[in-house]
Amino acid sequence: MLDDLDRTIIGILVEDARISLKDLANQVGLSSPSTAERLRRLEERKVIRSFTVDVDPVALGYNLTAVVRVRPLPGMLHIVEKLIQETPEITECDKVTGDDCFIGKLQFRTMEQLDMILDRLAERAETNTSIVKSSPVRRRLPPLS
Amino acid sequence: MLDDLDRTIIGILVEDARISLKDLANQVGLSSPSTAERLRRLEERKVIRSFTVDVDPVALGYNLTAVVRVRPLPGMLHIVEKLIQETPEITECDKVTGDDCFIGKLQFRTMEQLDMILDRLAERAETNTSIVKSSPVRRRLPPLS
DNA sequence: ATAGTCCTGTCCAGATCGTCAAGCATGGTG
DNA sequence: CACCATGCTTGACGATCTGGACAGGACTAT
Repeated sequence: MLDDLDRTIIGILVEDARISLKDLANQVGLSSPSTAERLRRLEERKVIRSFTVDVDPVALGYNLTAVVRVRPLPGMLHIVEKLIQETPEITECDKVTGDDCFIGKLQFRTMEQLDMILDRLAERAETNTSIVKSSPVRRRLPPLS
Repeated sequence: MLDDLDRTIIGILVEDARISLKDLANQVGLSSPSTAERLRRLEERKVIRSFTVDVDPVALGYNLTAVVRVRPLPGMLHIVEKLIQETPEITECDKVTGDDCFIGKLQFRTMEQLDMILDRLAERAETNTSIVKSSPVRRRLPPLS
């Protein structure tokens, strides 16, 4: 399904998605056309979902991050899910097993803003909020093996 | 600090980091050299931390994801932090305020593997694990305004 | 065995792109 | 008013990408 060359390509692109095809080809030991073809197929197969940039939220003015656990009140699950999706400051959210139904990450600028966002949720769910103090593990890939 | 053109550039690159400089320049309404210069400075200022790819973990064989909350036993905080960093299946982890000290995301293939990883942590911390069922909000940027 | 086919690779050439230098417009400042 | 700094454009050249033609190896059916 995914051979060593594909894994090498992915490994390189995770570090630098804007590398030229030529340099990428040199590093994997193929010609550029074949590398281009592999790239095309990795995209086609949705192994690579997208090429993107990692932007520092602080540079956008979001100095604070919180992890919010959300447990909708009875009957409120779908409304709460929609509410979460429509809150743009929630930059990722998973639906999980266990007491909490959703766990999401929230980017914000001030405590007032956090308060406002949580207030909107509080009408329809119990929430539990933890402020992020640091990130011992910054987003990375699991082993490619 | 960051003007409209910069935000436009970021917005476009988040969607497609491999867009050619020329196309990017056309979309923002500048010449390629000025666009290249802005790009260079966005990187230099670390607004853009890196260009990367979004890889589907399932394509790498990681069919399952869990969110793990970790509360180290007394005196174990630093050891636990190190242990988390050295567990490659933990693909992100934040240190947070509140009862839990760490909240991390774990990619794994089988329940046996999950069990093994959690067992290692369990010697030094209480853990609380939620399996991810779906992701109502896939990683996105907060508003650029 | 061998012929056919598919897959994945290479090489080459025309088309496209990135980068550099030079020069112009704008706005702030002595 | 002159000067400088900043940020833009243009044009040219070298580098890169892309599509087509072709080669070799693995698999299959005759």
